[in-house]
Amino acid sequence: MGQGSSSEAAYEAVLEAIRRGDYLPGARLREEEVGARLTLSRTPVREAFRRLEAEGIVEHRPRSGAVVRRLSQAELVELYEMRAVLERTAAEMAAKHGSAAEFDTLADLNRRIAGERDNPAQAAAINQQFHRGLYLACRNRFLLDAARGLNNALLLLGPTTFTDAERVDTVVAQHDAIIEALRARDAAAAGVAAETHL
Amino acid sequence: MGQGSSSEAAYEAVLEAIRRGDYLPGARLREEEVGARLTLSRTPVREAFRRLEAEGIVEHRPRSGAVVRRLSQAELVELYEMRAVLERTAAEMAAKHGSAAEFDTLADLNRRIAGERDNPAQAAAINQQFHRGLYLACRNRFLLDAARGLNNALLLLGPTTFTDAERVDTVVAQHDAIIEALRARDAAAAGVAAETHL
DNA sequence: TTGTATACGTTTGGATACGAAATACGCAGT
DNA sequence: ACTGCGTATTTCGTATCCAAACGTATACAA
Repeated sequence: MGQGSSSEAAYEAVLEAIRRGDYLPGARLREEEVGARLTLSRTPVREAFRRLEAEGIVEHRPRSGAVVRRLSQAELVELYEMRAVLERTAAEMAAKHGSAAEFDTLADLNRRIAGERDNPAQAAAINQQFHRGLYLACRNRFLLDAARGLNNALLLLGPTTFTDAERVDTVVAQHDAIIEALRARDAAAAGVAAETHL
Repeated sequence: MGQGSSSEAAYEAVLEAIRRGDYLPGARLREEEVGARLTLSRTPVREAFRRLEAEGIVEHRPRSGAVVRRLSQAELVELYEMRAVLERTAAEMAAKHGSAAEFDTLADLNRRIAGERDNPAQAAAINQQFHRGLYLACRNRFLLDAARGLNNALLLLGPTTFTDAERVDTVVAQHDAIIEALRARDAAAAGVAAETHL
């Protein structure tokens, strides 16, 4: 496995389990059960739960334990609203601080998304990388962290994939618009393009 | 003390200690020592450390323990940049979703800041409340969380207070500008006012 | 039948003890 | 002053233990 600590391993494992849909929102996470699955004692599992709690993935109910957070309709709206803001900001900052090489990498990723036009799951995976690349290019660790947290919260809504090939096309076109603005170092245009991309 | 769990108490206590300058950046946090200070065992202390780690306040070095994070010059710039973005966003959203009562509360707080003109420490404390009120008025839990995290990171730079009475005056004036824009429901103006306020 | 109270089992919260591994520190020698 | 070694300290994780609290099921009363 990884070379990290056990508690980190537990954190990753639980997150992955949630991502897989193994634990749905509202599901209870019992310390012993999770520990048994990973051949770990309760201690590192509890630490993992605390971290998940800090990131808002899990809710800690006083004497009842940890349950996968369930997002209300209002929170969902707020989540998307916040995500749009961060995406816009990332694009603006990337236009200022990003390197040409990074823009090339983004363009490359976008071509690969277009190539996986008929494979929605794979296209979605590369799409994640594209957005991650955008956040990396903006050169702001705090924005990166905030975006990572939001994305984790977003996976509470279930696996995200593209509905159809046509949807992929529009996304690729929007990505191209962003890249174009980045290369022109036009922060405002990049921000708008990223925000309309939603 | 509070009615929360011990690990939460440990979290608050360590945060408060850092705020007081008891632990400076680079300082080592030993589990036993902190536990002894709070009459707690290592278990809840470790959980508190994990949470502090998740929020970026503390760095976890593999077999060495937790040390208070030291911000590089570059990170400091990024931190302020991000803070400005969140502040602007909060003002924009507050202009849309905030209630008149909340704006009144902000105005009240601002008057109290002006009243503590000759007491920089107290003025700074109320100033914190003002900004927190702004984040609350924007009705976005995720923005609120992100701002809370940034503020915690900000306290790594030592106690924040006002340099002199004159500085208080300009801050109060800028707050007034924000409040005016909020009451006019002018999101753009509120955003700009909040950003210039820095 | 419905509602309330009580008793029980399960799970978390936390303390403590223990072993292993790795780091930090001090001390010697050059 | 620098290098190398040995010891001490500290963390990481396990295992066990106890108390408190929550949920559930059962028993009782209206």
